[in-house]
Amino acid sequence: MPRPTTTPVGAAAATAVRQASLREHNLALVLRHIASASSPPSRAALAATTGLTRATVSTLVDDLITGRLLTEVDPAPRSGAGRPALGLTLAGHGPAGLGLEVNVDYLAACLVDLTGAVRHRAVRRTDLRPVSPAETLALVADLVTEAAAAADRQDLLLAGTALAVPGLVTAAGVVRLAPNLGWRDVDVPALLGGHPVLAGRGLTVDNEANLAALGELHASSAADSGNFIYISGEVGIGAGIVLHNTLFRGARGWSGELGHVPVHPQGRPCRCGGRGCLEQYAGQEAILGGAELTGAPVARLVEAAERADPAACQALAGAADALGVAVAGVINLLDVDTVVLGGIYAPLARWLAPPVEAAIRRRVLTAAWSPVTVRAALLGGEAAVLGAAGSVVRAVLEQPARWLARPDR
Amino acid sequence: MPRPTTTPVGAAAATAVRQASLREHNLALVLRHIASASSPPSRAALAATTGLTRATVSTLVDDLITGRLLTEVDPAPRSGAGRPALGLTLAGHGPAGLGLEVNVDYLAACLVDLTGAVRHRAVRRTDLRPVSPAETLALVADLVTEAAAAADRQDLLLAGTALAVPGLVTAAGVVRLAPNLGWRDVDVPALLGGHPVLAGRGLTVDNEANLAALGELHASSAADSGNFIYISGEVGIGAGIVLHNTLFRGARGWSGELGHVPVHPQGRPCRCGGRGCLEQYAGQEAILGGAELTGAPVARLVEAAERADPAACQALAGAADALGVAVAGVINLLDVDTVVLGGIYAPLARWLAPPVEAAIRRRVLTAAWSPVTVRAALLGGEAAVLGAAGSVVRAVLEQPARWLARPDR
DNA sequence: GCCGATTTGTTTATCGGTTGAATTATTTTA
DNA sequence: TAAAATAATTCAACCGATAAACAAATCGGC
Repeated sequence: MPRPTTTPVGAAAATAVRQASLREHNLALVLRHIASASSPPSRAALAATTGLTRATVSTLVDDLITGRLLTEVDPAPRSGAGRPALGLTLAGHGPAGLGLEVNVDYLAACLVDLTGAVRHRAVRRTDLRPVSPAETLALVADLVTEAAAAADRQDLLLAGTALAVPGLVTAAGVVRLAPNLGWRDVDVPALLGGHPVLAGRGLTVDNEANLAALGELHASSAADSGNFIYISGEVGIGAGIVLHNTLFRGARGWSGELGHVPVHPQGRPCRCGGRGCLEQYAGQEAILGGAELTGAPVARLVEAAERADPAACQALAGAADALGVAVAGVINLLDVDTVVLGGIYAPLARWLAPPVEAAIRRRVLTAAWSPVTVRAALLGGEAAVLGAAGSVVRAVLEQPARWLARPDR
Repeated sequence: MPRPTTTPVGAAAATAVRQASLREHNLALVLRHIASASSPPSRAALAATTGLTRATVSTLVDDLITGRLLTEVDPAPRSGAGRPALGLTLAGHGPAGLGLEVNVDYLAACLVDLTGAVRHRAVRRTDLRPVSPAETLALVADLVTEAAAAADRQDLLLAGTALAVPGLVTAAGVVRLAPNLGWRDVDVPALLGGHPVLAGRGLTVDNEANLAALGELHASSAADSGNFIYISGEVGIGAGIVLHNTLFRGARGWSGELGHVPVHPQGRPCRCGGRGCLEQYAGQEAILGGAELTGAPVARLVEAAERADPAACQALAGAADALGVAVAGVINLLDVDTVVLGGIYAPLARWLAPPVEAAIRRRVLTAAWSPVTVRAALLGGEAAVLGAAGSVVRAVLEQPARWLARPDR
């Protein structure tokens, strides 16, 4: 009983398919199976699960091994007769992704290899609000050179770079608006793309919540259903929406502005020009202010909540209430099964998750037969950098042919 | 500067690709180009636009013609030298889609051919609330036999059937809940799938707003960007979300419950158990009640609004206000560029659209540089049936190979 | 009215990638 | 030590797309 299909037919996109595309697809298919397998599969096992012939799998695997995407590992201890199988795993000494993050009070970088292992990390804590975009990106460039050296030492090839920014980013990598950094129309590729390590190797710029959601997707992986909304609570509130294991970017790339969803239509005015935006009730400043901890670090709020401080509890209850309203709207609309609380919400999840869950049960029509879980993010403050690096790795895994064709490999 | 790709990698889906899939893809490619062309293209023109060879296009087109999906038309009056080209268009005498609709006070059916022309329509007006699901579907079965006869007379082949229902529908076609019809857990395929005309030929059941959105997508086609939210105002309020020319169904298939998005969190209790749901402020009953026209047809409200009746105007303003809040939330989240007002909102769009647009400008962060249009639906009350039939046609156009392989062709 | 230029559509040899069967390789079991 | 079992590779065959040559149908110039 198939549903009407949902592939676009209108704006005739898509291109012709030649036999080469066939190979591209099957390379990706094999790699995907290896990446998501619980233990290193053999060529024969891959043939069985993918539906390809053993012969075909062999040639595909050969290409992937010479491209340094796979390595053969010793046969797993087996039972029964027959020639032992060689296991195949993602190569630890192949391409790696460089993740970068610019945030209000720190810069971060990390290197992640194909297996998902973090091979290098670096953080610089500074208040970047008074620093100009160009100067900030010069500091980032230092992190890049450092990371490139680390990659070299560890026999890793830099496959690409992704930068997380707390703001709205165009598809071309221009930061349209990052209110808390004070950035407006900053052309990151122009300022950073000239770096010798980055040049020609692909630099992606994306919203911090989007990349953090990708990080969370990577981390949770097989367990979850791959449908969740990652809510990044910081000074502002962003959201990364993941549907069917895929980051959803919205029609024009500006999805997930959860902070400005109205929750009290006639309520407090917001700096965006609207009234009663979520940010005014559940943003970092609103919560800390309500808890009489304006300007304090979030850890202080956690302490206060732990000793059941009335102001803190009330502030958290208010935030949870507002969050519940916004999240209920989201779920009525998008029907995700999990809400991940990230950023400052992660350490506060103990107090936020239960009331938000209750609000969902109360306000979501379908909640009765398709329950929704609210939980803290698995990754802490590193979610965005890790997600950034992971997005590069993921791109290689999804389009191995593109990697194999690269001259600088 | 490519964004991180967004194809799923987690749950290893996708299957092996053999040369046959190649052909399937290219058949669809050619057909898509013909469907979206402004005038009947020649084989040579198709080769140029698709990137395939003229030879390949020829063989593909041959298959499509013998499958009754295409017909050759006389050469368009040309200029210049050379052998005149034969134009190719979608066949008017090939497969056709049957659309059905069950609603609170009527049943409807229609036949749409590949070109999008409506070849048959039928409507039965009755109050179906007191009628049992089985009896209702028996009435629908009559419409089906009638439509099948019409298809026969006009040399059309029934490719499939889609039924629109104002409620929540599972992927298997079971109506979980249709509050205004009084349906709960009605297994439509079991009750209707046995019909001789339908058996084995594919019966799809879907939410009315979803199919209406598809209808609207079909109707607007090339002009629009293919990103909109279709809001179906009836007793309840549903929404069909179209992103990149694709109907978005949500993680589990229950997206678009706009009627229960909270707009006044502490407001009126709703029958869903929540408080302040949009439906309580912009649903048909709320508006008519506010206009002191409880139970009257919507046309009366339009009249009242036209003579600037104060109660009517106030009711409409209140509804627009609530709609604006909900829609602003949607756009902050999904970033669509168009809002289509359907159902009872279509005739009321004159009064609703401007305030909703104003609310968006005020409340949506990105509205400044990516404007949003609010407009009335192009199709009237027939949107859902037409969309249902269109969804069948679309399925054939998207997967011609599947149609060509059908034994009953 | 004929001939070359031009464009369309088909034919034919070739190529690339997958398949299936046969072959080789390496282990366990009898 | 032989037989059975499983893994991986080799090779002819197949299928769909390609490129180039060829046939068909029109226009323009003389």
